[in-house]
Amino acid sequence: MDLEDGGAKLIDVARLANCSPATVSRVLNGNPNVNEAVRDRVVRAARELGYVPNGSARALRSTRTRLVGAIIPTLDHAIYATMVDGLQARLSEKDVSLIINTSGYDIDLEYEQARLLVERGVESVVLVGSTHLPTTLAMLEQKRIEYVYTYTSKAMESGAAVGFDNEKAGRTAARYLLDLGHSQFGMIAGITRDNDRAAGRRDGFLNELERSGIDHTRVRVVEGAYRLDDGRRCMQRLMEEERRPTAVFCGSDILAAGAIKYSHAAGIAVPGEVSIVGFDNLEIAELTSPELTTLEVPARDMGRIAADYILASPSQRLHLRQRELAIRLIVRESTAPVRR
Amino acid sequence: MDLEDGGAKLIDVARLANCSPATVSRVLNGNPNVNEAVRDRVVRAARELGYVPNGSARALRSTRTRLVGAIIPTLDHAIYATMVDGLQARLSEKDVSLIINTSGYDIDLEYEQARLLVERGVESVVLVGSTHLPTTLAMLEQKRIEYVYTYTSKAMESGAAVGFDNEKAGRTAARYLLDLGHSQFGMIAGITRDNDRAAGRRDGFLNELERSGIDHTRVRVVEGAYRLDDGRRCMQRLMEEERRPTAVFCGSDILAAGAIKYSHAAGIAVPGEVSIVGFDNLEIAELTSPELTTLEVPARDMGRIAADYILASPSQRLHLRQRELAIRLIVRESTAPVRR
DNA sequence: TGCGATCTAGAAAACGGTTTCTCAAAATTG
DNA sequence: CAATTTTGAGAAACCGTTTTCTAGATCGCA
Repeated sequence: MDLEDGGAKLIDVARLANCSPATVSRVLNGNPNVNEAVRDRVVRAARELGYVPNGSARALRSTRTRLVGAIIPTLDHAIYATMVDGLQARLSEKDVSLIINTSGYDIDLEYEQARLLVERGVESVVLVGSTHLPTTLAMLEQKRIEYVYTYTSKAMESGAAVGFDNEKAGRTAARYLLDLGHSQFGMIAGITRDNDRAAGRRDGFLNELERSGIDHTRVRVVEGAYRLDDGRRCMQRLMEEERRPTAVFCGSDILAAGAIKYSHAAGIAVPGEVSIVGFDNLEIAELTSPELTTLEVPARDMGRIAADYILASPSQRLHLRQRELAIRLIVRESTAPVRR
Repeated sequence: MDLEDGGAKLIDVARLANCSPATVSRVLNGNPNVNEAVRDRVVRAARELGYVPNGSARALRSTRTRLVGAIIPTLDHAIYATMVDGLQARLSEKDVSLIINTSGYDIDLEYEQARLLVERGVESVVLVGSTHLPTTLAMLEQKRIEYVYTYTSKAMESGAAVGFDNEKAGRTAARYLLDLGHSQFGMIAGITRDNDRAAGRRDGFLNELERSGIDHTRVRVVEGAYRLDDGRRCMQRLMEEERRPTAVFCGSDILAAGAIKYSHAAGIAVPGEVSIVGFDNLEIAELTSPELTTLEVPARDMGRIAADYILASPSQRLHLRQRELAIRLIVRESTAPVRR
C-alpha cells in the first residue's frame, strides 16, 4: 500500500516518529520547546516519508499565507517584467510566493484580479500607478491587505508607494531640451487614459515648457500604445505637421525607437533635424542608431524595494511608506543642440 | 461592532440569508439543486456583506486549489516574460492563478522553488526545457502534479511538452547559411551548462554543418550569457581568430545585437564581411542596423498552449501531451551570400 | 525534602469552507 | 389516491494543520 494518494500527512510523520501531531508541528516550525532526541526523530521521519506540509491547511489555521499578489499592465513590456523579476527574487528569499496577474491597463479587469487575489488570501498586493477603482482599494482595506503602488511616488492615505515622480521626469526632459535651445516641441505619449504615469510625464513636460514661455497648445501631443509601430505612426503624424518639432519627447523607449525608425525611413536626420528623448532606458536604448538619449527608470529597484516594504514588520513599514527613487537622464546620441 | 477583522464568513451569509451554510456553499459554487428564491437571498446577502470566500479553507476541503506554478530562468529576458504573459492571460480566463518563480538557470534552486510550489498545492507546474533534477520530477510525480515542459518538444515518460525542436532550429540556421555559400562559421551560443535548449541549438547547427562536410572542430563556438555585452565580447573573440568566420549564428537576438554592435565598432561590415543570424525574433530584431535575420520562437503561443493543456480534462490531455510548434526563419538584412 | 518554576509534549479545539448523508416535501406515476 | 421518485435543504463530518489548554516530569532552591 505504498502508492499513496498525495503523500504523507503530518499525522503519518507523528506516528512514525512516535509522538503527537502537535510535536511534529512544533519541530517543523522551529519551536524551541522540544527535546533534541524527539526533534531528531521527527526530522528523520519527515524526510523518510517525503513529507510536504499542506499549505492550505497551514494557511487556514494560522491565517498566514505567505502569499503576495502583483497586478501589472503586462509582462510584455520589459519595464514591468524587470520590476516583477526583482520583486519575486527578493520575496522568494523569504519563502514568500508571488501570484502575478496582468490587467492590460484595464482597471475594471484589475478589480476582478484583485478580488481573486483576496480570495487566495494574499497578504499584500503590488499595484502599478495610482489610478485604481475606489472599490478595489476599499476591498483591500476592508480585508486589511497591504498594498504598494509602484512607478509612482505619491502614496495615498493608506498604502505605500515606491517609485518616482513622473511629472518631475517630464520636466527633466523638457528642461534638457530647452537647454539645448529647442523651441519647437512634440510629444509621443503613452496612452494616458487610466494611466497616471503617462499623464504625469506629459503634464510635467508641458508644464516645464510653459514655464519657459512656450504655450502648451503649440505643442502637439499624440498618443500611442507601447509598440514600435505606434512610435512610427505617431512620429509620422508629428512630422507631417505644418511646423515640425525639432525636439520630441517619447513616453517610452519603444515609442522612441519607432520614432527613430520612422525618421530614418523618411530621411529625417536624428539628431540633426530632430532630437528624440526616450523613457525607461531599456536595453534597446543602446540598439537604436543613433543610440537613444533617455531617462532611466529603476525598474528592478522598485521591485526589490516593494518587496522590502512587504517583508518589513509593521513598525518598520512606517519609515518605508513613501519612497521616491531618482530617475537619471542618460545622454546618448539622439539629441543635439538645435540647429540655427 | 462593524469594524470586523477580516470580513464576513460563509456562516454570516447563511445567517443573513436565513439558510444553512451548506446552501450558501451550493449557491456560490453554482450547484443547480437550489431554489430560485433562496439562491437570490444568498446572492444578495453575500453582496451586502462583501463576502469573499476563504481560498485556503476551500482548497483544504475540496482538494482543488486552482493554482498553477511556473519556474522560469528569468523574467528579464523577453522570451520568457512573453511566454508567461500568454500563460497567465489564458489561465486567468478560467480563474486559475499563477505563481511564478525565477531560478536564474540554476536547477538546484529550481528544486527548492518546486518544493515550495508543491507545498502551496499547485495543481500543475510549467517548467522551461527538459534539464531538471531527477528529484524535482520525482517529487512532482509522487504528488501527482502535472508538469509541462516548454521551449522543448520532447516530453519525457510522464509530463507534457509544448515547444519546438531546438536542434532542428540549429540545423535550419546552418542550412540557410550554407545555402548562401558560406563555409567559415562561428557560433555565439548561450550558456549550455544545464541548458538543453542552448545545447540543442548548438548541436543542431554543428551537425548540419558536419553533414555538409564541415568539420565541427573547425567551427569556433563561444558561449555568453544573454546580455548585449556578452554578444560584443563573444563576437570580438570570434573575429580575432586567425580564420575569421563569414557567418555567425547566435543563440539569441540579444547576443546577435551585441555582435552587430561590436562589428560596427570594429569596422566590420554586416552583412558584407560577416552574416549574422539571431534567435528569438524579439522586437529588437527590427532595431539593429542592419535589421536582424533570425528564427522566430513562438513564445506567447507556448504559454497559451501550455495553459490549454493544463486546463484540459485528463482525457483531452492525452491528445495534447506533446506539441511541437514551428519556428520560422525571418530573413532581414544581416545576412547575405558569401563574398568571393 | 518539599514546593514552585520550567520544560516537554499530548489532547482537543479551532480555522472556514465543502461534501456526504439524511430526510421532509413536492412532484410524478400507475 | 397510494406508491415512488425527485427536489431542496439542513446536520454533521471532514480536510490537515496550528494553537491553546493541560498536565506530568524535571529542575532549582530554600
